[in-house]
Amino acid sequence: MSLLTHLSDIVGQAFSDLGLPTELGAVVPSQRRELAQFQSNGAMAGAKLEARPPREIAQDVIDRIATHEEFKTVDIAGPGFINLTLTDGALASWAAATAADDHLGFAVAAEPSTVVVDYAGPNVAKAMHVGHLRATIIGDSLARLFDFAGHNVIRDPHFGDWGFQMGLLIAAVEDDGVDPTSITLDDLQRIYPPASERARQDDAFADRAREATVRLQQGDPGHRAIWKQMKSASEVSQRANFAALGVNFDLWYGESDVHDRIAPMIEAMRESGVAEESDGALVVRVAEEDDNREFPPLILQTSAGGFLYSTTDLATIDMRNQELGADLCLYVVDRRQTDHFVQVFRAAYRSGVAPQSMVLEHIGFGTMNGPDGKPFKTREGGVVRLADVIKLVTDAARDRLDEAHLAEEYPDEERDRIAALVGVAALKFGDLINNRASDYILDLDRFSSFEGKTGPYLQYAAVRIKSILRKATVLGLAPGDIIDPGADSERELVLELLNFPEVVERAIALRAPNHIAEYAHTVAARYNRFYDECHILSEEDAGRQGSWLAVSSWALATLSILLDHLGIEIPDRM
RNA sequence: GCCCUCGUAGCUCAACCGGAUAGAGCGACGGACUUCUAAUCCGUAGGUUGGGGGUUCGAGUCCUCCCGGGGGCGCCA
Repeated sequence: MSLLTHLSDIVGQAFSDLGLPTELGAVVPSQRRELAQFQSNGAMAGAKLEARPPREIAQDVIDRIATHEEFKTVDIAGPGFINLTLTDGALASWAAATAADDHLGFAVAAEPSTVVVDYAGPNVAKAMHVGHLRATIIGDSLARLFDFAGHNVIRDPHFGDWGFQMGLLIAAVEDDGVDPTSITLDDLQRIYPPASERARQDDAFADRAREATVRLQQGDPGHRAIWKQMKSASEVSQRANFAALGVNFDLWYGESDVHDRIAPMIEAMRESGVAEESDGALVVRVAEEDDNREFPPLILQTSAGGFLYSTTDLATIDMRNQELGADLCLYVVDRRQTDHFVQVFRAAYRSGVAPQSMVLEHIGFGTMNGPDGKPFKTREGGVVRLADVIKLVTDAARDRLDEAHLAEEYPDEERDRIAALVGVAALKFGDLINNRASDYILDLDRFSSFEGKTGPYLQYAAVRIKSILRKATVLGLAPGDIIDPGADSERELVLELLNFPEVVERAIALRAPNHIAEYAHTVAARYNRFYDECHILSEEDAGRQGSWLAVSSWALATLSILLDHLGIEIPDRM
């Protein structure tokens, strides 16, 4: 059990005894640390329910809990805040219990759900660029969090390989004259943007692309051969990017993998009357009565006979339900596609493709903009390749190692590995620290600066702890029992570490990795202050030294889990 | 035009679904390395949370209007 749950139970019981809702007793870390360690705000809400003065209710609650031996002080403040401070002894025993738990106080799900995380969404037509960074690492982080919480997580990149863009590429490749059997990603990169632009202006070309899409989807051998070559050329590059980021998937499905489900699905939808003809296309109406605006129907099949990503998305839901038994699907996709997912989810429930019990959720995120506040572009107007950004941060990390003369005894190969870990940490943290839903400005300088609130700052704190624990072992010292905190910085560290369960819970509930990132930074900062104030290895009191080693080890365990949730690895030295 | 979203310190961003005196980092200024890694630590300055009105004991957070940015709106993804 977590400390905050325990405290909430105590205060909640008091509220309940007074005839008020137990939930009013929720205890949270104090916002005024100089006044108390914890607070409960339920008395004010209770006052509303009972038409009694809040301070009076707070006093009644306090009368019932004040004698509890774990509390050092319990008092009223302001309009009716209940402020709580624990004895150092209580803190020490909660610290010991939490540190010994392999989930550090977090309660793992009693009944695991099957959770599909759909993220990254690499596209055959394009190399991954900085814009794909968010989808990839936010999704990866959420997958890691749900996994930690005890769920059965299935990660699927949902490769974009079946829509109109494929027909567009095939048509453009024919025009370009490049040999389709040896086509490379660079060819695709060169061909796609102008083709996409041309389709907008040249109706005849657009029709040809639509035709190619249909032929591909209907199994034309020539088209399938070109498609296969394009797809594998593209996948080589995507896999390299994922490897560099340390991101792995459980499945490697694309839109095309559900093609065989489309025909029967559409047939069933026709029969049930959910699907209907409109302007020559087959659509599903998704408007609902209390909409405050018009929702266009979802298009199942175009008038030319082709299938769009709406169609494959629906068929994918069918697959995730039938084959994977998914209880929850998280779609980590750009916020601009909100309307699309509203359409798809409504159509899925309306048609019965998704049972009502299956939860479909769009985890939208904001756009990554350049310093001018507009979508990020290079000076030449092109996109920045993800691989280039990774190289940039890795090189910067390597430079930093050299100029600071760090890890000099390590072989060059090992130093390169450290640089890669540090660079990627800077990149991931720099992104995940931002609120998922808001747009943000991509600042390459921030990604390649390793001071302050950055990924490397967190790694550095962890590395310091590792170093101390290593040296302690050499000196024959070992972590001992955690005793009463001997210094303010230590008490603050312990209090912070005890917040772990609720932070993880919140991050999962809000699907918000930035809460993990923020908390990890706070923990690292608390440790660094403790490190500065309390010199562990030279401490003469053996009991205190053993306790400090134990707290350090707990802090390392906490940081390790948090960084793992962010997809950041900790080197042994940096 | 309709709908969504954002506007917080010089800059980049937080703020645990309504709680106390709005927090970090960068940048600026001033300190701390013969001691466990200075990619660190300590301190100072910096705010009418775009603006007005409202609900509430209490509003950055909820409602409303205005201003400004971004996004979406039938066969692209």
